[in-house]
Amino acid sequence: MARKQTMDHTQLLVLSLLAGEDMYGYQMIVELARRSDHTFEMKEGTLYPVLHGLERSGAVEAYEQEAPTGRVRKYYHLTRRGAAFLKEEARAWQTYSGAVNAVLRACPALDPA
Amino acid sequence: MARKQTMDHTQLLVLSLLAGEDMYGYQMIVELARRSDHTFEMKEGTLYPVLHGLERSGAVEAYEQEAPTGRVRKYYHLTRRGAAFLKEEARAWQTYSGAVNAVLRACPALDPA
DNA sequence: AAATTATACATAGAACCACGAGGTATGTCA
DNA sequence: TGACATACCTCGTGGTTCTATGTATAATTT
Repeated sequence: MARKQTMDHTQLLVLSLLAGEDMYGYQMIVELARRSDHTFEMKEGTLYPVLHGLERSGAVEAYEQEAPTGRVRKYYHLTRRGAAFLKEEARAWQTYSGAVNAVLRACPALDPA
Repeated sequence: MARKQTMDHTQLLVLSLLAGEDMYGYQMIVELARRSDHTFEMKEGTLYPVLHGLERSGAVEAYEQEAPTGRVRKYYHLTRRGAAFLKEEARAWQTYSGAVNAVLRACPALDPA
């Protein structure tokens, strides 16, 4: 009966992070954890394939930039195409979560929760 | 870029349907579609394996009952154990959807949506 | 100075989950 | 009698995320 918190809607979250500013992978993981109050602890094994996929589909563009520390980081930038995709995904999330909530509201056992 | 509406959180939805009354499989599909304004059109290939899993884990119990038409239907009943599981899942959904919304709120590009 | 931790990127394999496609069968209506 | 809605079920596939692992550098601790 153990509950495993799967991410899902990963693309939506990743794109929404990049809507504010360009970020590099590691930063996105830390930021996502912070903004979600540590509900989401995305793994590298999840993030990087997603980023590469978004890059292939033209939603993001990557460029390298040296950090003050001397390390080279790979930043990702949201393209116009990616911004449009983000809006789509956000709308889909509204629909999806709204539908779940509607079903739950029809369930008497959960009101006093 | 096509958006595929995956169900996910299927167990939660199935359990919440059974919290109100006993139902049989086909009925659950119809009810879920109705309550979600047709956002969720669960497939038999999704529902029946889930129901069998819930039965194995003791969250639901099945019994057969003849319909007025003469057909025998398989009804599912939520057990006490299943009700507890439902509460857990509902809380997990609150946490999850709350976290997604928190991340989206931090995203400037989506406010005028 | 050495060891550990945090930073930073990446991939391959395993596991899970929902779906599509298909199968079986009965009741109803034209 | 043919079509359609009802009603149940399973198998194989594909997509998605995780675990595990690998590489490498900077910062911190011992």
